Amino acid sequence: MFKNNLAYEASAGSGKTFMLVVRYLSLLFMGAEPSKILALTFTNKAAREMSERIVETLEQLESRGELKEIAKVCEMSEAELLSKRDTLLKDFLNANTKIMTIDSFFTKILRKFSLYGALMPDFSTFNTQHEQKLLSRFLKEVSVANKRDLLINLSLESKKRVSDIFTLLDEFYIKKDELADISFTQIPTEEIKSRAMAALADLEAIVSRCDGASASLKKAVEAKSFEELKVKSWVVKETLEYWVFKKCFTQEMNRSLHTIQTSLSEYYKAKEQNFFYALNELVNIYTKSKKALYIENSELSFSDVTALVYEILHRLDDSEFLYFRLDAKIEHMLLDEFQDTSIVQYEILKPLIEEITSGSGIFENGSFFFVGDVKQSIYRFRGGVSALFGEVVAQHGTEVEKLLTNYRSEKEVIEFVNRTFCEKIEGYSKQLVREEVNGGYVEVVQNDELLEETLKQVERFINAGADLNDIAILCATNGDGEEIKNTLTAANLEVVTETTTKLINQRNVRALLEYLKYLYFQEDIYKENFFALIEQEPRKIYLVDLNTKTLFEILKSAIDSFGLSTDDFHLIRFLYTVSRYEDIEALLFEYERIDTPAAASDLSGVRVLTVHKSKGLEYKHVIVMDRLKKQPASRASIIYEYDGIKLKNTYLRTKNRDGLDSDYKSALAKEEHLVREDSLNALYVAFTRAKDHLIIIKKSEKSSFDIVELASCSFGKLVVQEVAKKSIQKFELLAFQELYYGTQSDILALESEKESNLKAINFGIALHYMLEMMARFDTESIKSAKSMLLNKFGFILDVEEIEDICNRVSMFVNSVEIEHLTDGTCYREKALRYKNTLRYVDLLVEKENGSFSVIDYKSSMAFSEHHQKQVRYYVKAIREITQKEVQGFICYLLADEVRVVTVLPKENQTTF
DNA sequence: CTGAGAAGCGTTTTT
DNA sequence: CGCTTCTCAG
Repeated sequence: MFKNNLAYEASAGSGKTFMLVVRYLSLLFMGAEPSKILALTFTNKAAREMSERIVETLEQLESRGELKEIAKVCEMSEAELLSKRDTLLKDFLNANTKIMTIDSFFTKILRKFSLYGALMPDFSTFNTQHEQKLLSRFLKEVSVANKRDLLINLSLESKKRVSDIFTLLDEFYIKKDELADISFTQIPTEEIKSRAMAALADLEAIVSRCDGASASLKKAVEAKSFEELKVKSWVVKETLEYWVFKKCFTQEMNRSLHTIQTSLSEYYKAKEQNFFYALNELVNIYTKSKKALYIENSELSFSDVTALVYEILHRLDDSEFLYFRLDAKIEHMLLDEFQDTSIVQYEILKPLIEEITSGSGIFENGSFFFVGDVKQSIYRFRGGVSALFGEVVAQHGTEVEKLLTNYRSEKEVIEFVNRTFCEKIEGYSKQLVREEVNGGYVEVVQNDELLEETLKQVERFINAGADLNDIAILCATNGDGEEIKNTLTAANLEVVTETTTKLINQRNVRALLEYLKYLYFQEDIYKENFFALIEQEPRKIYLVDLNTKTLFEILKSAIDSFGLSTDDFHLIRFLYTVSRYEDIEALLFEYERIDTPAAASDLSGVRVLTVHKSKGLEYKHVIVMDRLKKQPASRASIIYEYDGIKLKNTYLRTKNRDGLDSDYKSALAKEEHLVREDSLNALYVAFTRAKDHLIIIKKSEKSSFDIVELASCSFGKLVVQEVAKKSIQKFELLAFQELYYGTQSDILALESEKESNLKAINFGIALHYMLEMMARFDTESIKSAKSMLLNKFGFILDVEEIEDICNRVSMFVNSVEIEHLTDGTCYREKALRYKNTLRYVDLLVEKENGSFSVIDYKSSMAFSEHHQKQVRYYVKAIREITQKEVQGFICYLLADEVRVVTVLPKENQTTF
């Protein structure tokens, strides 16, 4: 039976995606229009997977498990469903579907309403705003508003740098609406301080009267200022009848102590209020500067988008108008990973949900559905509040069903997870093992040489016959991921890193940036940084004329003269990245924002990723590695105290304050409980990624597994089932789909990383670049394209390689076959939007008869099977979009010939 | 053996 | 900047 208002509490591996697809398809089968179904996920990957899985399920409906389930939900016969299938599939593919991430949905709304926000609709989104510009803008606005003293005091009093205050301002900016009900008042501190100092004087007097007072005691009660007093260790003790005080102890001493404690408590409260008061005042200016800046640059961060959408929707009380602008009224809502939704995000969706759920009966007013698992909520730092799930269920009277059967893992893994977490996670329901599984293997290994042990375990899997692509190593941080990658690479193992370490954080790249800073600012500190980073003795650096040389030349010669490795992948990628910058200033003031990843997805190898990244994924063999470094202390300076999803109060984190202020103490305890819950959830996510085998590598001290009290143990047997290695190709395709932004040459730069030969990579990129730059495919265009090629790649490539490229291009334009092929309207580097992904087609030709040809250039015959798949995908996409005849070709521009291969459709091709 | 204060070390997770 | 380790007094 179909339920209008339903939520699934879906533990890991319990078939969440399956249920989402069933729900979505059931809606379609019951007559809902695809454009009126809003399905929101958290990652682009999840959104893509969902659309793809819907198509795949429809296509293979007769043999899919979903069929039975849909029949049950819709109360229709399987035959009836199958008869409707073709029409539904066609409608779905042609519809303006709304399966996307919550952030893209908000961005979409904002684009429609951009003029309300004084924005141009073509604004772009970034994860970081331009900090330098924002800072200077903010400072200017602060002084215009005559609030400089406020800022300076805030900074001085809290002993925080302006940049830290910036972070806090941003927090308040994001939570602006939640904070609306909380007021802050300024409280003077002078009187409080002098009261404390007076009590200290009493104490000093008592001590001076005591004969047996030790030097330590005298020193202990000596404080010239309140600042010195408040850092004394004894001020938080319950009584002074201890340590060196004991000798001279009287009850009178404790009376002074308590006076000091009360004053201190009041003092911290006052400081906190003053801090928040000032922050609150400044946040308005901050918001104003941000707005001015994003209007100017047409560039918004994700949080700007969310904040602005919230603001606009609340200014707008005509919901009809909203739907009008959204192209269609949303009648059905499906939310994935609901536990990660932030309060503001929910507040934006809330009116829509209310509208949908206010009616009754099937489809009268639409339907509401969400899935989530509080145990997997690990995004508190991003604004996620785990109480939201329960709260929403209560607010909208949603019926909750628990999905308890685990369809992912083997018996031993499920049972291990149940045993580990049932006592630890509140309200944990044990996952059920499905009947047909009874294998699996779990081991907890204790070894302080984490990297060595991890390598050993990877080798163990390989020796047992495991496919490299089925092994995943989960780690805590991106940095740990880099380390393990290096260890495995050094042991000649192929590694696919899915970490998000930025290129500019790589050691050698940092070094070069310091070098450039030295050249530009000529401050010795940069020189020293540079030599420290490259681990060489500091020596003289000869200055370079920054006006006559390009950035590329400067860096290239630095790499040579300081003997930095010329085949360091990061350096090459950096050189390629900097070539976009016009001059050194442009780079030095912008480089923080370069978010080129240090390493991109490779195609085959052991997967290395953070636990956070692994969410929603599964692997046959999982190794969870302890953190290499110690856990960083939680240092968020503002504690937000929630009651359910309502922000009740805010506190300023202050050392020792918990001993003096009970409200603060309970807020802090709550916060610590949530932090603990978060790390527990992270472990739950990590352990439940495993299908067959789970190996946990633990260090003996300060292990992140300590909260679940793991000891060395092993359960079950490690048995790797031999499977045909067909999975590799699927990974290749998926990996390729991820590369959807930037120019064609950027994509190639990423794609080609599987080729170990860097020369070949650069060669391929350069060849593509030249073809992109050809105005027309004739001999005349070669000349100008060549000069553009030289401009951009002259430094990387040899003279012979340049000649080789020109020769290949010349053969290409002179080929009769190509002339035929390109006869028609040519679209170069055509962006192709298909199922929420954007890719670039090298060359798309529209023939006179209205049909299309897709042409992809390649410089070598290697990986040709992969190329075929890729082009086949383009063909399929363009065919669906245009509804026209489409043919695919791969054009191999080889050294001695141009070879055109027609790409034929393949039988039983899997959709993805 | 205990506690205070100085000195030293390392510093996430992401749409 | 805040926690951990070290050092010294008692």
